[in-house]
Amino acid sequence: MNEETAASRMEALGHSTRLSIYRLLVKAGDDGLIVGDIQKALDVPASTLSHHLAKLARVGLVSQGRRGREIYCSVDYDEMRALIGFLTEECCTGVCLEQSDAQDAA
Amino acid sequence: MNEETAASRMEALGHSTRLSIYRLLVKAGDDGLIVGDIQKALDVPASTLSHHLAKLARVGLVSQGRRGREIYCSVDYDEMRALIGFLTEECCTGVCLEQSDAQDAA
DNA sequence: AAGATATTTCGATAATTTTAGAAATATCGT
DNA sequence: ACGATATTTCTAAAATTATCGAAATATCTT
Repeated sequence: MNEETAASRMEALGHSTRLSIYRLLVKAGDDGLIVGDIQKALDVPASTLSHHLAKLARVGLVSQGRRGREIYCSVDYDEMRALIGFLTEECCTGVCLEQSDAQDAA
Repeated sequence: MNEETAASRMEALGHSTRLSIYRLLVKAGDDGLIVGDIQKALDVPASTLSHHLAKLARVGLVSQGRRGREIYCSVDYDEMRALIGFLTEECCTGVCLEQSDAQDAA
């Protein structure tokens, strides 16, 4: 994971609608959800939703696959794990894993 | 950590210049760096840099404190830890901590 | 107080992102 | 083939973000 990839993924998640979509897909589990279900759940116009999903897919956080007329969307956990790994190890050099003073005091 | 806060932090880190600033501050350690040093290291115009730092500070990822004419900037690890905790537990419900099939196979 | 240094705020422009209706594409059922 | 359903792409507008020089503010030194 390089800095550019990490930035693009955080940019994708750094939008409230897209973060909501992502969390909804996590809750949906491995089967994921079809675009129409996401639309009903979040009440976003179809074309707007399509753009947001495309962005999440483009950066690798979400996978899409057609089954008939419907397109199933699901979270790619490996890619999120890679992002969290970057933040924890490469970006923070592991320091953010250490217990904070605040936690110690509590 | 709520969804809105998490989104704002990822939005802040989802920009290559700001992510570079953040990583530079991590490398600098607890003392942090003054704005001028960041400017020299990354070669960004002063006013542009100021805006980026303000954004990182506004979302809580970076702390700033004046010492004389200089302003020291440093990473707030607790806040990054909180963000990573949100992504790991609340957003991914812990699933992204599990070993992936890809890892198992390797 | 005056001049030097560090940083921010102002102000304006350029660039990008977000939004969403309408049209197009893909697939299904009949 | 036709009509219905699912989703995307086109197109355009609105909104936001990014950029950065110049002016303003804050602090230091003398």
